Amino acid sequence: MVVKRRLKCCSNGFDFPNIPKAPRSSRRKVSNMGGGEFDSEFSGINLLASLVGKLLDESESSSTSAYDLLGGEIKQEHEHVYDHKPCKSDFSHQGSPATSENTSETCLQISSLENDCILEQTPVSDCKRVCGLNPLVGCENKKRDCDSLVESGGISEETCVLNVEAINGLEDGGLLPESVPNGSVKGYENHSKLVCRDDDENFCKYYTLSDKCKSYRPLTRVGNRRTKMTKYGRGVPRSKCFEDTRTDGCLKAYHRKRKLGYGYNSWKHETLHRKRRLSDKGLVVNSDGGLSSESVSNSPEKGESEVGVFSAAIGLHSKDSRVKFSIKSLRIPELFIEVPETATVGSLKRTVMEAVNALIDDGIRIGVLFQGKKVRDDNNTLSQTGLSCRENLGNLGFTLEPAPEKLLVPLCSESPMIPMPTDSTNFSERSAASPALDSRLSFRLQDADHLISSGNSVENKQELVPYQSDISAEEQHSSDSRALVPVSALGSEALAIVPLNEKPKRTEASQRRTRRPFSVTEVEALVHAVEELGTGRWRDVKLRSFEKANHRTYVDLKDKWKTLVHTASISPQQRRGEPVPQELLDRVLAAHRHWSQNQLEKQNGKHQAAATMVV
DNA sequence: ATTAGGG
DNA sequence: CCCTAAT
Repeated sequence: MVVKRRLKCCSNGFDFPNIPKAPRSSRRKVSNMGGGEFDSEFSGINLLASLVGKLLDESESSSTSAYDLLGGEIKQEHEHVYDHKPCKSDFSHQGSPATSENTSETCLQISSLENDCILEQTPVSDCKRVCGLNPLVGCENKKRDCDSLVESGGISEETCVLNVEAINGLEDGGLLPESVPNGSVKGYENHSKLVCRDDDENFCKYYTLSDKCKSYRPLTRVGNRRTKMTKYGRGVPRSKCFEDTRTDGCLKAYHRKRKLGYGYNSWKHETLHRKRRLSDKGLVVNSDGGLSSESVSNSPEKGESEVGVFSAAIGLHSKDSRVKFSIKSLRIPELFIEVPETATVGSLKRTVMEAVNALIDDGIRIGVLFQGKKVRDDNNTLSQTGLSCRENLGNLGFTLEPAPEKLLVPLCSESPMIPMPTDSTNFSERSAASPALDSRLSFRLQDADHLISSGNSVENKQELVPYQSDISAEEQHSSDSRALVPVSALGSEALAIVPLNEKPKRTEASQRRTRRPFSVTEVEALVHAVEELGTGRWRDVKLRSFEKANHRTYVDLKDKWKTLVHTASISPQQRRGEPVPQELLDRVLAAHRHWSQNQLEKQNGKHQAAATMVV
């Protein structure tokens, strides 16, 4: 699959080895966007410059500057413009000790990826599909993907540009993670941060890698889940839950990350942190109760919301004439990235890569705008849509949009209460943060749907609806039901169109459970039970020793035993978390030996019995 | 619904 | 802790 291949290519530290940089003109173009208003001291520039300087210091031999690395222009934004930006938390206003050099972070806003890609297609839907992911992920394979579409000589140079905007910096105390309780920031040094937000800004998702896992969900959901647990069982099977592409995407990104080698039980390092926007003022409540301020204001972006610089060559009048598109740039949903000053170039690369990957995994789709209106019917041909002559093509635009979430907004938009820890363990989990990992990522989607291409308003009889930045119920319905159209109704041509949302992904409601480490007491009980019952009767173990512990399923117990056995067999130095008394571990090993021996004998017995039967 | 094992 | 396959 295309995406996979790309990710693989890029997995080595976001290397785009063969990507020619964009021509200066191209880079500058974006940088000039609104840049003229800011003519004072460019603190943001300075910040980034210092970052670049440090980065270069770290790798003197490298001839690559961060500038080249990002292939983009640094856009200075006056401080007040982003005074309300989500990158900055309230903590910085509260005079928290965030001014330490170590905690200063650079927040980069990546607002667009540029590329040149010529498409030559006919049906609107095909066009969408081809554009799909290519502009997002590097360009080393873009040519391959577009080759069949590229007009000979149509493109002289391949480009891939990240336009980077320096948003905020040290000057006011650095940027703090939103979720740091008590203003403590020590554990967050040298971390990258990435926040992702839905286009409707209802949610912020905040992904970190640490030893904690928190997911915020309305209590009603928790209740539901609980009530659906059977006496010994686990929750509702995932497959029965609502699906959330975005979450899944982010999780996937982490799976990749984890595979880089965090060792045994690496899931322990995963944290998924979800924040809920509380008001239009941008208050965000973290699951630990912390507040941070975010802004909903996107005024700066609104003005320059042109999606795709777009040029089109005509097709003609005959039936099979081709329509050629050259997409100069596709604006991606904003990416906000924070990295510490001391970040290496490599980590910066990886951070951006993670952001882009997460963006893709979340499910991105392409929207087509024609004369400022969203073209909703994917099955119409271009000519049917009125896109067959030069003038009209000039009014065509593409948008990158987050994949629509299904059915979960109503579930979570009610009950804007401040989440309370479900038990005391949560706090201790949090405070026991292990800063083991050096990279925290998240990204935010913002206003992905607000991009409109300009054009004169020509009336069109085709199925165009006013373009709104909301994902209406109608659209959801239509897109969902479209997936249900019987094959026979689609026709052979349509069959070639791969639905973008073919594989349903994980949902909001099916968030990973919060981690609840076993106490020594619990371990004791578990060991005792296993000693008596053996390792193959987890239901009985649950019944015997964890009857009232509703949050411990027999699977949990089995898993815990697994880790106990592992823990017992490694050196004490390698153990983590609350230490388990050696005495218990010894019993674990003993019981493990005993019961596995037992199992062997059983099997042997069976085999022997079978053998004798045969004989 | 449980169990077993990989991720 | 999650996911799945196999009972």
